[in-house]
Amino acid sequence: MKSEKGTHQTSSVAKNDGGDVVEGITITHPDRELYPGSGVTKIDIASHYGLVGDRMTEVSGERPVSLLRCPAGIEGECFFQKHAGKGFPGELTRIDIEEKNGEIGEYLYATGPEGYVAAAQMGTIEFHGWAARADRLERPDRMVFDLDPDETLGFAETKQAAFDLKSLLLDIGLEAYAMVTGGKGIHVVVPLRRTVSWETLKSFAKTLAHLMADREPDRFTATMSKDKRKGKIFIDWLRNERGATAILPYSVRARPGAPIATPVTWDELKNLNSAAAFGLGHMADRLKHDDPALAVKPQTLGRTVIDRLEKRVG
DNA sequence: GGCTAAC
DNA sequence: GTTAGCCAACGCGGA
DNA sequence: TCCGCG
Ligand SMILES: [Mn+2]
Ligand SMILES: [Mn+2]
Repeated sequence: MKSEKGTHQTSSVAKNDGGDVVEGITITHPDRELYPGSGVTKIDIASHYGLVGDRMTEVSGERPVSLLRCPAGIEGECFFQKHAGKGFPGELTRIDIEEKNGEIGEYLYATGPEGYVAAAQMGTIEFHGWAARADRLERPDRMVFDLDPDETLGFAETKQAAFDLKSLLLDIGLEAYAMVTGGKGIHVVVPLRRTVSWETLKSFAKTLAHLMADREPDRFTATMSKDKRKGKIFIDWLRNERGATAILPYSVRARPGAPIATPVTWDELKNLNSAAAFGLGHMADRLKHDDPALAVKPQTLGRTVIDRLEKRVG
């Protein structure tokens, strides 16, 4: 998306001495091209997060995040950051989290648009979130299956996998929504009531992924190793672990064209021909409609559902 | 992008 | 004054 | 136990 100054079809951009101001945050080097070729600039990214920030907050809530930062653009050095560290803007809230090794790490989460915009000023492009919210870190609130197609496969096969997974989930009593990730994959997500442990969630997701793979070993695999994935779709269930993250809805991706991870209705998905179908210019319109991610209510990963899965495993 | 430690 | 380094990390599963 | 992986 080209950024003719002042024509962003995004949130309002004001001016001050240091640069442009979005959501009260000064964006330095607003015209720096972060995406050489497609002409997407830093102010485009910051304005995007100003625009979708409320929706992100509605959909994801206050969830610890890892940031993918590319201060010099996507062709420069990019790095992940999950700890707060010095000099990180106060618009992002800090929370102490005990890590597996027993140490305490200071993590970050956004409480509103300013958080996302402030991170964008720091060169953040992508936001990856935990499967739990900050106020109850030991009770995950979603289950995600990350469908990763081998590069020989097309989007049609990935879509079919998403629909098949959706059916299996419905069959055991769970409703899911879909999100195209902006890369090649699709996330199939089940919002959860916060009743179960990480252990229960992980084992459920693992069992279900292996059930899919056992039923159709030519199409699916539930193991990560590269050479078992040839020509297949890897059903990545490992996102359902304490500390693991998945790309957040409405995060921009640090890939050519600045695609955006976008929740879609199952009906919409039928007619899509790419997981990178959405970009900065699509968001204003999408925000006018109900969010597909919010249309699915949190469900209980309880005995009924677990028993039904066990029964199908045999 | 911004902080810190080292020249 | 300038610069180079830092900025995630953990469990899976194959070998 | 080590390594590649996300
Ligand atoms: Mn993926
Ligand atoms: Mn994956």
